[in-house]
Amino acid sequence: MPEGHTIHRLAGAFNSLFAGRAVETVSPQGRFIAGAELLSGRTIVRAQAWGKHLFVHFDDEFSHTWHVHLGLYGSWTFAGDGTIEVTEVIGAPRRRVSEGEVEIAVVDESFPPPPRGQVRLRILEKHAVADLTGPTTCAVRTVDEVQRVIARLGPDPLHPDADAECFIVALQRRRIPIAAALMDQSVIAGIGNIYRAEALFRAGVDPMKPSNAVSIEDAMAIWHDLVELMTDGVKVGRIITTKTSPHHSRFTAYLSQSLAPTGPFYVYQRTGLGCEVCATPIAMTELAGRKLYWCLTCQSSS
DNA sequence: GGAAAATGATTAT
DNA sequence: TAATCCTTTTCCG
Repeated sequence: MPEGHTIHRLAGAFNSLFAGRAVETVSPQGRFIAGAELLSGRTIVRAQAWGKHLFVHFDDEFSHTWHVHLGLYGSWTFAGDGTIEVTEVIGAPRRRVSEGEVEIAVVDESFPPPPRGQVRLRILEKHAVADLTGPTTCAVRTVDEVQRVIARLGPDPLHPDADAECFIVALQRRRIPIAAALMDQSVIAGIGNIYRAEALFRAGVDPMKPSNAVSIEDAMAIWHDLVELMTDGVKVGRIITTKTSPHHSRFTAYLSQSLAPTGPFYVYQRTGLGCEVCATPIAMTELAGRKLYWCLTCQSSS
């Protein structure tokens, strides 16, 4: 269950573990046998993230780029034989990667460990394994196809050279609620249900406000806040939005005298609980099939 | 042991 | 708006 930060973290893990190495690939589950055969024995050149899409470029990458989208519940499990040096945590038993945690576990039993669950693709290298389960997209692409996928995506706050203007313009072109616009990957890539709710709260913006009615200042504030939040998300491997203070002036009085919230979120999955800022019960509604959380007081229009 | 939910997105009606 | 795909985990009886 990933948002953009998870995928960027994943790309980093792939680059440090597999870049420049030949790998064997198999589909234990049997649903990606053709793809696994196409990739097996090839060298991984590099991995790249754009929004929630992961691209692993195999040699040769003109026709062999592996495209993965985790969807709502895709996940990765990594395991190492204990001999490799990685910057990631090396810890306890091998465990499932869900909330962006990329951990290399030292396996005391055998290496490689048997695949657990419905493993669509296993990538095997001498000292490390990566197992993929439950992806919504898992396909081998040509360069052209990769370009077509990327062309449909808006700027990604995690890219150093991302075009914030592009995001602003896209917002001004729609009148759907800003909360819906933030989930549109062609407007901004990598935002999911948590980041959108939290960013809107931190900016003090009413989620139902039409996208094109949000001020440029607020839109820019949201962009820059997302750059910060997501960069931190990549670093720590999970989303925490309560560690730093919202910049919105609405919160100033509160911030000078209060304690930091204990949970990781201000509004996400906090329906009915008191707002950390004003104690108003957090509201929840369904918007385009996803749950939307917000504070009626802190995020009221006008 | 079964239902529901989950950090998603596309396709059909 | 609804149905659909993909899978695991959590909660409830």
